[in-house]
Amino acid sequence: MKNVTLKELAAKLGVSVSTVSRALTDSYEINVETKKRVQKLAKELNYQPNPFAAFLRKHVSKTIALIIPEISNNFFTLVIKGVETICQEKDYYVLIYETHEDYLKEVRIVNHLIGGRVDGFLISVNSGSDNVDHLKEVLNRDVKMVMFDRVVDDFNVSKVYSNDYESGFDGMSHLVNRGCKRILFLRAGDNLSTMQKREKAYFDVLEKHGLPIDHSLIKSFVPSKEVDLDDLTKFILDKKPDAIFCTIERLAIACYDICNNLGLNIPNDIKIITFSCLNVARLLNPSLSTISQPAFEIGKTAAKLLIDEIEGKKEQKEIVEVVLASTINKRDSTKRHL
Amino acid sequence: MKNVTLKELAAKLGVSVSTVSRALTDSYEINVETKKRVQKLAKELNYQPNPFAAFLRKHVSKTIALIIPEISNNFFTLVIKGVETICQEKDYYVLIYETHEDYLKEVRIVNHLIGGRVDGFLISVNSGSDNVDHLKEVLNRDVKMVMFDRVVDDFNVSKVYSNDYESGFDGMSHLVNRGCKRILFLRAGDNLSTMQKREKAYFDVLEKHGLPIDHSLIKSFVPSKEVDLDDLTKFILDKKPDAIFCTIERLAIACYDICNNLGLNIPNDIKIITFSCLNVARLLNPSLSTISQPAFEIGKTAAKLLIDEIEGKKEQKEIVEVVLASTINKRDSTKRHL
DNA sequence: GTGAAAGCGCTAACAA
DNA sequence: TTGTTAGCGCTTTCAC
Repeated sequence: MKNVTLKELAAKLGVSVSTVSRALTDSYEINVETKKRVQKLAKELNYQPNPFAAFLRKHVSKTIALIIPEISNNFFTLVIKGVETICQEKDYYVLIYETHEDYLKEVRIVNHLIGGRVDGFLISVNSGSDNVDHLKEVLNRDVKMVMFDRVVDDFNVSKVYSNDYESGFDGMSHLVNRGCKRILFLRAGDNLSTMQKREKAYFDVLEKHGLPIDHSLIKSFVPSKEVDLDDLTKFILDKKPDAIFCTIERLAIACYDICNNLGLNIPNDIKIITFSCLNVARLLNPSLSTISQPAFEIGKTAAKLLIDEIEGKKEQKEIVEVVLASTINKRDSTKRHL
Repeated sequence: MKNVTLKELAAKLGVSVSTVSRALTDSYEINVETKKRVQKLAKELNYQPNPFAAFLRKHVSKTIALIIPEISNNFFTLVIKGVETICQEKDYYVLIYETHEDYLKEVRIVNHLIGGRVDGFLISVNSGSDNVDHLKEVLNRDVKMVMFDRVVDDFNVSKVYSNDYESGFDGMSHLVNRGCKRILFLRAGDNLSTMQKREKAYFDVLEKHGLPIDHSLIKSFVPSKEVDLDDLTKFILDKKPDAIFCTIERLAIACYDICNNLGLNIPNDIKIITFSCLNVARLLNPSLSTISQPAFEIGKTAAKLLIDEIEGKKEQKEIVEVVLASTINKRDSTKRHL
């Protein structure tokens, strides 16, 4: 069976297509009786308007896209939840696109979207490249954009992110206050705005406490890629740190596995803290100290900003930057002595 | 700036719209020179075809939907990954919809989809209701459907799921072999196909080993809803089990928290095993024994089946049921004595 | 209060 | 090889 169309409804009812259309949008100019008849039949046949046709006329799809590096990541999972919460309220549909940290994939997705598939999109940029020409192109089009978490500086759009510098500073200070002096800094995605702030915090805390700054204690990883355990094991054995500051959860997990393999006790031999939204962090062995970003709130806020912009008047286009605070959870992995 | 259209390209080049259209689809009947000119300008202006308009003509959107109960669940996260892997290959777009276990939401989503937004969809049904009229309706439409994991019996569509009975049986046998006699069974979503199989396995193992069957040791929960810790704590204190068989990860997490609160040692006082795709299960305190469903494979297989059906001839519509095996990971939470 | 008709951007059958 | 035209399903202006 073909899907039911307005035309079919009209034929069956002996009225015109436009009457049916108006009746279904509950237009005031339609006779109550007609309206009832139309709505009754529409319900019976389970008429569903074709969103493509509607879009073509109205140029409004009531759909937004969410572009993220990867979905299997607690942070982004929570962001999605936040976005969906708002979109449910406002009656928008959400399309989720994954870039897998691939610059070219991001370009393709963004280009596809400016074709007019969505009214706007939220993006957390990939770590594959600094090139943002594809995003600049968006500014010229009818598609709205809001950036979150991994944002691009000097870009004239609204942004939502967390206080990476401050929370990184707190996390590092916590380690130093616990007596750590030789702290590894494991980065992921060197060119990301978030990463650079976390790194600055690392150096600033060391400096503030008069601790030696050793650039060889820093190691870079590719986000959303499997961690090379052998390589990291060698690095740890070589550097003999008393603590590790991880910028993403995956690195902390790898460190746990490695410490288990090496028979290193956390926190006695080595302390670990990480940026992470892992909800079972408290149940790990030992419980993991985390800096948790307000992912759910970030999603909600970004979605709100985007929808406001989509529905708002163009002239009042107002660029906003919202910074939300992370929470630091001090647990056993950074205890003084267990 | 408005988005670039075929018409604009045609005007700029002094050719007709259809020529441009054909040149861009690389039609053989277009002069090579013209083709080059068109493609050059299209690239310069970053022309992106409007997918809505294309769909309206072709009735093919190269898009499928994925309907799941919730996204923040490791199982579904992996399913998504599998689906995306296939869709990337075959050049399909994926739309993700969450039902949050809400029957009405599922009805709304399905109805929306049969309007023609997608070529087909994958669904893991919600636990809110046994009513499947909205799904029956799909069979009459031009939209294809494949069910996965939580499937509906006696429904004439392809299905992909895991061997819940067998793996449940193995999990339960493992507990019994470890000497457990008083085993709680924590269910989630009573009317789900998966749950019923897991429950049958529970009873069959008890029976096989001549252990007493006590229906009061079974407790139901609502999936994807916060677990009521007080309630579950009372239940555990009341029943004094020597093991808990959890049908979903969330319940196992709750049990860990409760045991910690009560000072019960896992596995000495109480053993725990659960269905779960949690990737840090091995790092928990104690490491958690799991039955892991092949989520990634399920997603891949389901997506393949769906796309085959979409692209295949109608006459050969072939209904398939694929059953994939789960893996059992025996860890410290079910050790004989730690 | 209702209908006729135009047009959104694209594809494809038919003409030239 | 290229142009003309109709039409996908819907909304909306204009006419009655």
